[in-house]
Amino acid sequence: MFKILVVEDDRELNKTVCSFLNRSGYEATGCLNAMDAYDKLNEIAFDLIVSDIMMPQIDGFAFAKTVRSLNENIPILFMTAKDDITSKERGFRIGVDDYMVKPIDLDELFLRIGALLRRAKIATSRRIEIGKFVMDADEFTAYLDGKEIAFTSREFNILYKMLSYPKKTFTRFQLMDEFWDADSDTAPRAVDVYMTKLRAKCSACDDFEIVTVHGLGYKAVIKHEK
Amino acid sequence: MFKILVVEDDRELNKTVCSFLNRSGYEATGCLNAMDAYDKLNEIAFDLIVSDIMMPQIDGFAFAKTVRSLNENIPILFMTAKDDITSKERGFRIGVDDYMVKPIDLDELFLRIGALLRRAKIATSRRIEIGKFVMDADEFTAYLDGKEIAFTSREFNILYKMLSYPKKTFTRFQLMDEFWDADSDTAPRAVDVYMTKLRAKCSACDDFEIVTVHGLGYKAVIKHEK
DNA sequence: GTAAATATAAACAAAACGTTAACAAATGCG
DNA sequence: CGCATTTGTTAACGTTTTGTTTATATTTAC
Repeated sequence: MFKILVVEDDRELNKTVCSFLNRSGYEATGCLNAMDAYDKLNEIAFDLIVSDIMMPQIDGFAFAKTVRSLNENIPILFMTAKDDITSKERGFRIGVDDYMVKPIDLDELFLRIGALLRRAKIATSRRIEIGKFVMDADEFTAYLDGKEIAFTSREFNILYKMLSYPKKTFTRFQLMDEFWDADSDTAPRAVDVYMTKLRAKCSACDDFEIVTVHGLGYKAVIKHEK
Repeated sequence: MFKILVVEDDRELNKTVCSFLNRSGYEATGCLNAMDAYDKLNEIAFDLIVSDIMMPQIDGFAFAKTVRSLNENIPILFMTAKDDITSKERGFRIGVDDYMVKPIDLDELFLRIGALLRRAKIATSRRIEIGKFVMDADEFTAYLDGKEIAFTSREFNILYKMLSYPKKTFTRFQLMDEFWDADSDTAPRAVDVYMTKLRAKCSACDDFEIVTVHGLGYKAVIKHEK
């Protein structure tokens, strides 16, 4: 399910938008100001941001600029009372993707969010993001909190597969079928060694865990916040 | 330069939009109906489409749907008199990216086009500049700090491709598919020799690096200063 | 408690890669 | 056309990286 962050200081509108999005099949989280939004962004990997411009302390422009500098990919939709072109220009130059003028037509908001997610997804389809851990299949690299973790290609492929199907148990046989040559006569215990290596390389990552399913095989389990 | 196709049956508006976009640094081509647009699309590789909805014979919905089925990536912006949500919904469901209601604010159109092109990650030019290293695909030349580096055409093409998709891993197969004759039976290791040559010729360049992805292929990684 | 399964480290084996140089093919030119 | 020059290919060998096995310790299930 797509996760959307709504930043809007008007409690009434914030609630209206969030509950509308939640009813529409998204998972919306509301924040009343930019500081709270930064905290939430560190906690949860959102897929899209809807933000007001006029807010106390940190305004939407400053907020969007910071977000863009940290993540150049996440779609941002501005929602504002200002209809003037200067304001729009400033927003678009920061890297905002869309702009809606209040009063917000919720149905249109829904449609515009759909279009942005569709477009953003084309660019991020071969990527797995779990908390601070990211695997990019095009780059063939993995990052934890922005820092690269070096995997051999087989390690990468195995982990990518397991994280693509979290909680699903893979038997040694299944993994060897997929990641070893068909005619390889490698002992199935070689898989154990890979699990040890993966665990060691991911030891600094709290976001998931490779769990042994005794007598069967292994699975990746995504940990949720405490 | 970005090429934009404008499909609008109102001659006046068509001309206004095209000349505005041409003055704004784009290369706009106008069409008065969908059939002409299909022809133009076959001729020229456009980067974005601006289309009216209400047009004689084939309307914007049908046009956008056909375009989308052929190319799921090209951004489409609808420009229409209809403000009703049903019409918008229909457009967005087809895969339209943005929607503007007439009368069109040209400055806003310009901003929205910019945002869509950025989001669609369409390459800005035929020139790559990475620090002091420059490749110009039109001139077919490369410079480091103003001094020309001589590449053979295959070397140039491979490097240009790799630098166009920084960090993306290319397998030997992919590279041979693209830069060798289809029926060539050259050994894949020939690619290694090219990488050695490229590395040697770019050894004075600190701005990027050709990285081996063991067991897979190669990628160009842009180095960032601290 | 015991046997089977798993974890881990380290030694060893295999595969992939980097580089060079010799040779072949294509290109340019008088 | 024939010669010189450039560009491309292959093969060989040393080096690096990755993969496998083995031995021993630890954990799990009953």
